[in-house]
Amino acid sequence: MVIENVPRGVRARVRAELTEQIKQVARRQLADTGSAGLSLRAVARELGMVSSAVYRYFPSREELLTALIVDAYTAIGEQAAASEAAVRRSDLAGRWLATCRAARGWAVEHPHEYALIFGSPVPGYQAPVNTIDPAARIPLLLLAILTDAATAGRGPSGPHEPIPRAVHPDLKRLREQVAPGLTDRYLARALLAWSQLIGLISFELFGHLHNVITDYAAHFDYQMRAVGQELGLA
Amino acid sequence: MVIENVPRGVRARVRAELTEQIKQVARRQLADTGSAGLSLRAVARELGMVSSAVYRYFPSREELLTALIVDAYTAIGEQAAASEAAVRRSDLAGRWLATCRAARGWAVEHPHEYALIFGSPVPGYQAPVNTIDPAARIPLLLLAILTDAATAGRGPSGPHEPIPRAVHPDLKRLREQVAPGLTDRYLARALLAWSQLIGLISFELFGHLHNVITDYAAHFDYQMRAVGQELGLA
DNA sequence: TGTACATCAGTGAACGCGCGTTCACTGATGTAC
DNA sequence: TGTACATCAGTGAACGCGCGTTCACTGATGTAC
Repeated sequence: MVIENVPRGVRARVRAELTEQIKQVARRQLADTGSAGLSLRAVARELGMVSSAVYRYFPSREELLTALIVDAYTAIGEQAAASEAAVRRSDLAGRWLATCRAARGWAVEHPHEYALIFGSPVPGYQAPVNTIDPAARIPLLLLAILTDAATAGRGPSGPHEPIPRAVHPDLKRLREQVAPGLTDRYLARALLAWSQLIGLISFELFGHLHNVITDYAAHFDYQMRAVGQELGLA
Repeated sequence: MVIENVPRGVRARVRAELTEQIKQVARRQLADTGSAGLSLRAVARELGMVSSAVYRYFPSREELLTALIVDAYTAIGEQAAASEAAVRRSDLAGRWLATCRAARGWAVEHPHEYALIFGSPVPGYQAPVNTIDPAARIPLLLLAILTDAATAGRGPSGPHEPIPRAVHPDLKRLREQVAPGLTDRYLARALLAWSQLIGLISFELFGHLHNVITDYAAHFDYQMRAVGQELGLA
């Protein structure tokens, strides 16, 4: 069995370290320039390398960007998963809130990496398939919570809007792929909750609550608690 | 009385036209490059001007960006306001849905301008004050609908989460400034609805519903209808 | 254990490109008398 | 109505800069016998 992340020789270890350093510097530079302005030359300069040397580690600017995107999805997903895992399984509302808080916490600490994955798409950049799995982490977490809720006899609260026929196949496919225990209505509500979570974080980080909300954390908590109630978790 | 938008001389009229053309070309180029890549030289080239000539119309790249941002906020706001105005006043849910559909419609037709205002902030760009008013258009529309709803004895549905003390002053200020007739709870619900609307549009346009939803319009309609119900409009 | 060879990291120069902004200028359009 | 002057739009060259990527190369590290 080959363990990819524990390289054998000295060369391989140094290589892994430098690869990590390049990404680290690149992440820092995202703050100054945004993803569109991320520059291999600037990264190399900061590391004291010649620009062409970076090509030993990443074959192109785009591949470096992809690595940063995958890392960002993984980091926010791991943080959310770890926080959620620390909550008592039967405390459904607590698990949802922990997930939300962890996601927001990571976003506030890494606003430029957050913007990289949840902001405007980079023009001309096509997300490769290997971003899909890390990107699905938080939604899957939410679906797991709702599945437990459904098992406990809970479900979305409030009145019922009929689900349009056109949306049915999508929800069916979704259920078959990732959440066999959920009704259409609950699945749709999950999608909305997921977009609410990211939507509210984006509103905060992208400045749309400027001069409106001052205590962002308290406001976020309140709103996500309310969403939790509407999800039938409380 | 001086009417600013109806210039007197030939020179002034030509000037206004060219200013408009520059913005139009710039808008088109946003699609290829994104806001960070918007280039005065490229715009000038496409118009058959020399690059320095553009400086007669916009003193810097940043001012051109600002103009595009203001225009985008204005356009999406106008479209939403026009659609909302066409609905019978007493049809509260219809007014909300018309607002949502118009916003999404504009966004789908102008995805890059939408990204300019609701995507990641442009690094190093500081939004000037004159973007505030146009940006407030849709939220004010929503508040007007909710004020009518409150007058008609309606209010947010579902259970009640206590509002944290830290959020109180913000809601109070908001009420005093823009919505004297709304309770804290209704105001907070309005903020969430506003972020839900933009959050869901962003999810669609930024690719987060890729491979999940196929009929975006139907799904959006359903979700915004549900939000309307939770707002107590149905 | 020692040696020959292959692999690899990093160098430095180069290619070809685009950018924002400034400036002195020409020539056309508007204005005041 | 005609003329002198001021205003303004657009030109073309220049400054100084940064970018991604390629390529032939040197020298160090690893590997096989």
